[in-house]
Amino acid sequence: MYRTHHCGALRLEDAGKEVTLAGWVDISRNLGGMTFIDLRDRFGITQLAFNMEENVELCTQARKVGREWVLQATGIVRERSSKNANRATGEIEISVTSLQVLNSSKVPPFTIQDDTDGGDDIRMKYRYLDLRRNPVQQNILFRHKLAMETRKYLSDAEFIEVETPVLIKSTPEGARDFVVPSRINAGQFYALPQSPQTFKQLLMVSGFDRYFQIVKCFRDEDLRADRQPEFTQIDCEMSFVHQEDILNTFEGLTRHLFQTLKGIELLDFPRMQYDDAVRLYGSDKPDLRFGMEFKELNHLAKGKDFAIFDQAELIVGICAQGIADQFSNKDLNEMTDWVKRPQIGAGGLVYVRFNTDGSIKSTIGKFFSDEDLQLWASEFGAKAGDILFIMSGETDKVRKQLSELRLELGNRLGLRKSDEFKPLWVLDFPLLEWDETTERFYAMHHPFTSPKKADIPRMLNGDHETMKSLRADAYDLVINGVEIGGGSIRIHDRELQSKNFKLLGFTPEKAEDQFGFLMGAFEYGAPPHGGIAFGLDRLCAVLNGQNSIRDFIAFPKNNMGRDTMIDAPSAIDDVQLNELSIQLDIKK
RNA sequence: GGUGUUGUAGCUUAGUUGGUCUAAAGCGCCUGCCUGUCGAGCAGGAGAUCGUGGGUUCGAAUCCCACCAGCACCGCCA
Repeated sequence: MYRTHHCGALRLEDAGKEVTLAGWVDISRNLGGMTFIDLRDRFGITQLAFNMEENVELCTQARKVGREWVLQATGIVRERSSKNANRATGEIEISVTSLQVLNSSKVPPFTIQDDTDGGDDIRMKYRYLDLRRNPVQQNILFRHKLAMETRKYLSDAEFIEVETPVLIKSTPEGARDFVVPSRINAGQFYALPQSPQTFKQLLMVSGFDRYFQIVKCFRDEDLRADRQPEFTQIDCEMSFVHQEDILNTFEGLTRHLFQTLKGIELLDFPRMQYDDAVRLYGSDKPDLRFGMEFKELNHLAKGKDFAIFDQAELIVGICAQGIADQFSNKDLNEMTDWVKRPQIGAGGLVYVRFNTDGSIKSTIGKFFSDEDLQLWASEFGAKAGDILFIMSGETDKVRKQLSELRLELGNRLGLRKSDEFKPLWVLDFPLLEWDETTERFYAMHHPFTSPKKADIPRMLNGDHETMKSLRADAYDLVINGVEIGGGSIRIHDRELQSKNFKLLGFTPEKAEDQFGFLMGAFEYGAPPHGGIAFGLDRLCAVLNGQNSIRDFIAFPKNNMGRDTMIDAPSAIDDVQLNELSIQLDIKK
């Protein structure tokens, strides 16, 4: 054994014991006659003390060690004469009697401390050093606990964890696949799973009843702060359940995780129709930490000779309460510029300021009398001191733009508090999504999603417009405006599944080729079933009030999908290419 | 594919309208002093062709162009 205790273990009651510790030199302080070394491991920091009067040779040796050297020290635990209240072990120190250097270290490229001076670039290149830092270790530890609590909760609820294959078959639907060439089957490729979707459905057919897996998923799409090419899902499927059973089960899991990991008792999990979410917040993942619901103004704002409104499909606005005094004209112009940026792409922004002195100031005063604007105010329930922000245009676009503005205002006004958590179930997503460019329907969730029972007759013999209006038994869990997870009740009937594939533009042959195994399975007594998957990385980030999932992944990839530490992806040898029967044709 | 933004000692930054910039500071590093430090202190020192390549200019860290890299976003992500 290299040690008797770890570096966070010893307390005043251990005084007098002979102990051996091992760890890294966090920092050393050479005071001349005395030298102190802070010895660090995952569990904490313990001070080693050396004294010239007690042992010249040992103290001289201690003076020579540098940061991040690996030491083993034996000595007696003793009470400190001057204590450090900021540290759990701050009442004691080790009076060292023997010191072994287990390994020396180069000076690290950035200092291993909580507030490191290293930028993202260098931290990623030396991720193994970044991972020595306490805040990052805490994140990884948090992730571990979340995974453990998830397993505990689901296992207690009769779910069993089953591993599904990573080398599977490519399908054209959905995200781009990562593919893996097969050496033995020249010219053929496996795909890495975007999710274990079909396998978990097959496990239901097999009678496992409740399945879960904490599993890597792979999608070859562009990255974001909250998107990695490989990410982890808490993937689940249940047999003999309705939507209600699934929502309750995973509401329970979510409560359990908040309770055990954060000590937070979540209040209610409100539910909202997808249509309402889009109408009231312009988003299928509204942040409910603050209000600012949309109000539509077509009936009040049209017919007043303001051409932009008269021509608009939708005129819609939000009310920011009590900010008239703190928002100057300059701020308002800034907001206008903000929504006009290419990323938002709005034509402009109309505002109505209800000043605290009772006067009304707006950008459209020429077209609307104060009486008109008072009608707007009562629509919003606006009072003196409030400002209305109004946008207009094509319905879908303007809702999206106003949603962005709402979130930005929430940020600027400090309404999106990182220690507040507002979960929301968004229900009844559309079954299909029409794509203008390819002129076909795509499954909004995935091709196995069941339409709502009431919509099945319409699905079987409806026209094009009817198809657009079909609702699915599909649901998302949203927390603080972040999509934590989603799922659906699945189709378990071969006929209905065939019809769905047909709507999605699959020929019977193509459907058979791609998903014949699943439809075949449905002919052998498939139970009604449904499931859900949570994004584990996002859940970690949201629970910690953070936006980026990268710090909850031990070895993440950068914006370009590169791992800068191991320098992947990389070219491979011609020999390897030959074995795989692959020739490169790289376009410049 | 597109937009924005950043790139200056090991690290984090400052650097005005181009001119004592022969590039500054803090941290880190090295040396010395120092017996109760814990962000130790004090004194001294080393360390940068300013992302790369062009261009403008008498003169470029600074202006222009291209490229490279990081970050954020749009498209994309059933």
